[in-house]
Amino acid sequence: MTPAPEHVRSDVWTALRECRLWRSAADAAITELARAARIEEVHRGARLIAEGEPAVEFAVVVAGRIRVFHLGADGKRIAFETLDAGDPVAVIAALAGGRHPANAEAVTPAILAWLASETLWELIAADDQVAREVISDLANRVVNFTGVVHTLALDVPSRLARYLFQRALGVGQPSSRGLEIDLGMSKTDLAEALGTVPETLSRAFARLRDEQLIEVQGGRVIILDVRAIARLGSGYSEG
Amino acid sequence: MTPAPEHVRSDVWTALRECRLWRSAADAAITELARAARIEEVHRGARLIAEGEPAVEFAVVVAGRIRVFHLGADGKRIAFETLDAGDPVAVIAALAGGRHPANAEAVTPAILAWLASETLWELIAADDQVAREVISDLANRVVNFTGVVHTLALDVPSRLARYLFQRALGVGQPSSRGLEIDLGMSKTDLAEALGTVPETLSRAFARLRDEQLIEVQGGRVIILDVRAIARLGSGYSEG
DNA sequence: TCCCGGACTTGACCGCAGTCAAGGCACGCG
DNA sequence: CGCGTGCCTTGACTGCGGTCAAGTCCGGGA
Repeated sequence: MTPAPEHVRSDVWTALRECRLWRSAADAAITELARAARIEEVHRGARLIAEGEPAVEFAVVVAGRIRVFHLGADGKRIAFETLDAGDPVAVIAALAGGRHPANAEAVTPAILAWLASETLWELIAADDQVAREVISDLANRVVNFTGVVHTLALDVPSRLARYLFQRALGVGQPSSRGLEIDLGMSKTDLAEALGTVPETLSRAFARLRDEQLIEVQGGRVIILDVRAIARLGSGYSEG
Repeated sequence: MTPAPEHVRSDVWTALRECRLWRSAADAAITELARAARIEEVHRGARLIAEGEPAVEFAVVVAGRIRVFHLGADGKRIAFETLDAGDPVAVIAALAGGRHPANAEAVTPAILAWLASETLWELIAADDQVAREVISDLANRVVNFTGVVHTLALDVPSRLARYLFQRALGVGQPSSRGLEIDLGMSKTDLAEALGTVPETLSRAFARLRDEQLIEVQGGRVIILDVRAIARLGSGYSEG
């Protein structure tokens, strides 16, 4: 990749360059974005976006990890997505033109590059290819949401199986007993990501273990019966 | 509105003209679409799209009503949306380029105008304003999906209250006792739309009635306490 | 007028999962 | 070495909601 020009922060430039919304944009346009961006550094736990606020800006994650979630009336959380460097934040509200539909907070110390919503529309208008990338991204988000809805309709062991299977597709390592994976987060965090609580997740692990489908050793899981896990995670038959 | 040219079906032309994805397209472009479209007439109950099929076409509803839903492993349905004349069908898969993420079936006899997925991309490339409309539509779909996820996290009486409130915003008529609305579908259908079954919906109606929040007379409901219904439907403070 | 079928309601039952409470286990610090 | 603090697990309880079964109401047809 082209290095950042000297007069902009290189971490900001790199994150913007990697953002999937405008892969096809020229380096000069990225530099312009980097110059226009308002850089914000936040501590762990900072609330970046509150549901219902009018959306006038969106951001790109420069460093750290952001979690996007919905807050139920009783304070219960529903996790939507986890964002890392290069991922766009709050772009939906920017494009839909209304209020933020969800909350975002930093789960690690983080740096964000904020841009005016209108900036994104200008990029789209200026470059057909960017329009295409934005449309693809949005369409894929909708597809992912249908998956989220699907998942929420399953019971917890099935949701867990689904997670294990999809994670195995990514980081699965064949081992002597089966396919070995690392959970990638604490079980408490996984419980939240699956829309449940640690106690129930623990029982779900126990049940899959009792049925000889998996073995659990701390944060590592060996999938003994991949077919059964895939089936439990509800007919995920695609590649 | 400009009438349809004589050499294309006027119902098809009208439905295409009203499609929200390309409001700004020229009449000539609509005529071209109408000519290119493959017209399909289906009976009530026909399955139009099956989840997992490769997406090579999308459609616009010319007449009738289409229901889009997800099918759980056990055959349980999750309703996503209901489409009428002028609404686009399966546009997500066309733009995401993969397989259909949901099923669609006709709930009444229906007529559809099918177009190649590539046709939509051509329209987008040819007209910046169309790109803008498509992006807005997609962004709003994502926002709506966050609402669906939110709703599924509520208990059934709250989901019902949410539906009643939103419907009241649309077709509510002030009456002597309160705001009167027509459910717009059978209670069995409403149960499915709310992700539950008739028995549970019936109990939810009974509970709201017992709490003096509504009165029910067949397919008509009088909302006695709009504030309470709005609050139950979970702090819907907008518009 | 009688009968039938479909929509809706009500009651009884039960399983899943969230909550509360009580432990077990590992790690780090004094 | 002992203790505290998270993280995880297990048990007991409860409430929501889906299922099964029965019963009511209403409109259409013979």
